[in-house]
Amino acid sequence: MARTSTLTDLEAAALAQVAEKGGATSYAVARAFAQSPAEYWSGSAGAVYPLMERLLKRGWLQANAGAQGKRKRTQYQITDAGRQELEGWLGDVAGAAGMGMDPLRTRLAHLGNLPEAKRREFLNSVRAELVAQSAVPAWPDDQRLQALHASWLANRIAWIDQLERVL
Amino acid sequence: MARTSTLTDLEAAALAQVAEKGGATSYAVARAFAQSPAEYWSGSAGAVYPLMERLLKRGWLQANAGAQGKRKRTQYQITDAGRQELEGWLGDVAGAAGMGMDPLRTRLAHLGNLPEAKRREFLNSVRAELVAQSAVPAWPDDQRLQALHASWLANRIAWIDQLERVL
DNA sequence: CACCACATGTAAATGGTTACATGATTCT
DNA sequence: AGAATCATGTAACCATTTACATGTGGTG
Repeated sequence: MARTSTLTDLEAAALAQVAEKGGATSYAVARAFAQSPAEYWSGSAGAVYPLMERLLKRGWLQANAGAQGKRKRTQYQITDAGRQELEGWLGDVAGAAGMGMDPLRTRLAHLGNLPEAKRREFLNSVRAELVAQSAVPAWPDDQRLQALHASWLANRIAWIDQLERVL
Repeated sequence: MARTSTLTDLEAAALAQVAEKGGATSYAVARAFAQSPAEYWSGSAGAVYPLMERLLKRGWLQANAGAQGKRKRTQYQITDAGRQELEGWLGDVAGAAGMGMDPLRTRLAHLGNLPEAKRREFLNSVRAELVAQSAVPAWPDDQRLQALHASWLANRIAWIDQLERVL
């Protein structure tokens, strides 16, 4: 029942955005990525515009080509097939339980290459940076995402505090 | 003082491997990635062989071309410049405090697209999968990495347990 | 009108991926 | 000797990236 998804995570996130807003343009989707505190995706036009076309061609989005004005202005909406695909991706437990790409964890795995003093300093600095991030609401306009992000940060800080024993 | 690194995370991890083992072939580095439980990098030859060449050309690795037998068999070692570069990457606090790419977090952000019942089921399944992973030592041969990985898993499970309040 | 922010793309480069080819070594 | 496995690559493809080009609508 693995139902391994045919969507990249960026595609899935874009699809989810369209679903949640009940329709969006490529620009709106790109802007949302660009403004998110997650630095992993740039939210560049070069990524998003072709991506939306792909989703359209695969039948997961439909285009209400609202040619308002003279320039093309494509409003996308999710289709039933798209919703199904999205649910498949959301429910992909194996994918969700994967390790992903964690810049802190990757560094911790190789921290032995740093002298003891620098190791401590590094951990202290990262911890301080995370605390600083906690002080600034990342999504002032979305309470759920804000709460999720806050809990992620808090958990990360807790991890660092526990690490002393491991290192 | 940001010292933003010129290394990709894969390059840095490869460099660190060479440093820790006191020298390695491209094959050894690739195999290490392939065997790691982190699924994010495939550890494919197509990634690693060219990568090692890049690091060599930039002066961060040196090649002891032990032409043993008839086929090329290149043993790489880290240079002083490479060590410095690696330390720069390791100490990059801004990078380490970033969000990276977390397949669970990405899904949680869009879990509203799933009906309530499926949401619970999803969380339960992911939690169970993480618990299952905890039972199998991921690095039987490296106690430090094993401990780090175990603490990562434990922390992740704790996060899921706390999420009930957020969702 | 001039300018600037908003919006819609395209082009070239990058750093990965999978799949393939093939040489060398070890096992039966 | 033949087969399996270890090892070293290369080729084609892919989803991104950065940088650029350009149209459009509102504001001084």
